[in-house]
Amino acid sequence: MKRSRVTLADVAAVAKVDRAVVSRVVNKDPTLSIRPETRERVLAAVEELGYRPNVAARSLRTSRAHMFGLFIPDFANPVYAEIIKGAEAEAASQGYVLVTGSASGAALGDYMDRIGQGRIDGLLLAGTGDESGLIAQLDRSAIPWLMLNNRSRSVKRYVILDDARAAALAVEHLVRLGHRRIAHLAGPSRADTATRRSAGYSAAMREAGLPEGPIVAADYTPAGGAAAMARMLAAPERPTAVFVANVASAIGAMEGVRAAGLEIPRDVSIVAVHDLELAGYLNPALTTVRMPLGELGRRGVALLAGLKPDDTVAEVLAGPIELIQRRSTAPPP
Amino acid sequence: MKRSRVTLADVAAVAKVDRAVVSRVVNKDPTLSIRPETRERVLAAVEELGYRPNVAARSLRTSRAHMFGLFIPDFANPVYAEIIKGAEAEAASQGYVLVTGSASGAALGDYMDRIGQGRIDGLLLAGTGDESGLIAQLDRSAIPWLMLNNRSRSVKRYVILDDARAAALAVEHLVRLGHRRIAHLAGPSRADTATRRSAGYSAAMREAGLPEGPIVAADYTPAGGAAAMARMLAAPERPTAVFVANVASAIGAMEGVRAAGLEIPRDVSIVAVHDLELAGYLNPALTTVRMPLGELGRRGVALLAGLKPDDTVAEVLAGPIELIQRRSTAPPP
DNA sequence: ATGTTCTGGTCAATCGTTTGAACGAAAGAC
DNA sequence: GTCTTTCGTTCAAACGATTGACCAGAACAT
Repeated sequence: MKRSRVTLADVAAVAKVDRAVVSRVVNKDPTLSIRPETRERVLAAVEELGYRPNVAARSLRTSRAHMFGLFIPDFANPVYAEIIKGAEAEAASQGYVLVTGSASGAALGDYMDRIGQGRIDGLLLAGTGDESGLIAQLDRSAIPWLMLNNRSRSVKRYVILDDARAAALAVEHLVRLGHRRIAHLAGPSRADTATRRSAGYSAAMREAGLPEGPIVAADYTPAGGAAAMARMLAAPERPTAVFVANVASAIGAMEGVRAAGLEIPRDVSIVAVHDLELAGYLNPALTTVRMPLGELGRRGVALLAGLKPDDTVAEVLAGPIELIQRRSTAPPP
Repeated sequence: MKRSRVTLADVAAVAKVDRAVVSRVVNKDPTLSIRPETRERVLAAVEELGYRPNVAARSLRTSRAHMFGLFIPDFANPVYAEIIKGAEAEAASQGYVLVTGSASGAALGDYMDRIGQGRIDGLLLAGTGDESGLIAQLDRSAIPWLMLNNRSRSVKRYVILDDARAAALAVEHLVRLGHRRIAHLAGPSRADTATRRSAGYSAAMREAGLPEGPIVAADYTPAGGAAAMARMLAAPERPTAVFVANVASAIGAMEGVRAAGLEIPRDVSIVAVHDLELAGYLNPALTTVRMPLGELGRRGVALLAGLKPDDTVAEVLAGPIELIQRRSTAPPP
């Protein structure tokens, strides 16, 4: 039984009050003074008719949509799943709906056009951003936005994690095991996280008094990791351990090690950034650095909720970063 | 420079025409007859001011939001990533925005309340549905909806894949390799896909004249798969091959085999449903059955776009289902 | 008795777009 | 020259909710 939609007026008629009263009751307007008996009548009518406010009308009037957008480059990357979950939870607790979309580059602009004006109250951009064009578009659109895990060259509007510290944790772990030739399988140079992790690697190596091993960049994908590892192992002086910038590329990197006829961790130790359930089930189980990705999503939404279009935000999220030791790291041969 | 929002009236003023003309030009109304010169003037004004229609006003008037919803149980399951991608692409090509949310059980109802009335034009429900309550809610809400990869007991509104055929492909592959004791690591019994794959397994075994090996159910997660495999290998008559209902549980199942001191594929062959890039990078690389998940998402949106609230849909998507042979299957010992 | 404050509401304008209807001017029919 | 069409455009009424302003009656103070 599909009843035609119920409006404020319908409820008002049943409850025998003005629409205004219904609206104020539904929204718990504190300035409303009302007899308890009347309020009951209104709530009963709402219940009886199954009234749900029409979002379009409401947001036309209030110019707030109670919806946030989140863009990620690719749903297939499970790292984003955690960010999404955190963001969704926080949005829900603030009464917002989160719309997550995947798009990058030019497609982002199209997406924004389809989103249109007034549909979302704020935007989160996660992941590698080829943003130049989009940011200009956003700045004219009067909606607050924020980059997640990524910084914009032009504007201070971001929340990031302490990637340098994550890298240090990984490198220190390898050093403690006795490794001295520690290579770095970095992320794509356009990704801000990659730069920060590489910087962290360099700093930690310097700190330990070790020379930087070979550094090879790769996309955050298994295929990228495999190819990069192949190149890395072809070099004359083979590393005994590799710090991989991302778990997805690490999965490929592990295959790259096997393809070279070597064994993990006997010949080469591997440690990667980002923990996933999956990491524990790889063969061998992958040692990782866990980052508070869910918290990142949460915090992004929380900030967005209180952000003015012109505010600046530059936050390094202080959350637990810890090494999860599994079986892919061991002392050098 | 954040300009306050631009409305039709602003554009109309600049172009020196009525708002109605601007609206009709923007929407390419075919009933409008207009001097080319005037149209030019309007388009120029739109461009100059950067006008974007206000979605709230538009959908209040037209009662269409140009937005679809898609619910999945969990973003962490990469199988859904493909469905989302397909659905998003199709939605985009029809000028719709897709809002993907994860929620299950009671949370789904809350989510629907936050979505409100009039925000979305249709809803796709993917994955294991504990839906009883939600479906009642949906049926009163006058919005068309559809289940993806999953059937509802009560209403004929679904698109599914040919899971029986996928199971048959997997089993036939094992039979061809010479296996006779083929076990089945099934999905959770509440999942419709699990039931269909199990049925396909049984039929294929009967077809091959083989007795059904042990059947153990597990959640579609690595942890579930590992536990189930442990139980399965504890049985007296060990299978030489296992057909796993889902790639996520297969990852755990592989670890379960190793934990039992056995080797894949020497002692046990493994084949699972759903291909992922990841599967090729496991150790050993996992043999899978590829299903057209992207197509499923695509088709779901396409159907939704032309669906009336009361239409019924019951479609088994005919798409390419193929076995991807890798290294986790081999002849029995 | 008169003025003031409070209680419990009602009125009506407004948000920005869409769209059926109307309308003045020009063109064509007879 | 008048009548009907057609063209190009304008008018104005919705859509459904929000919210500042207003108001009738009761209660209270002086």
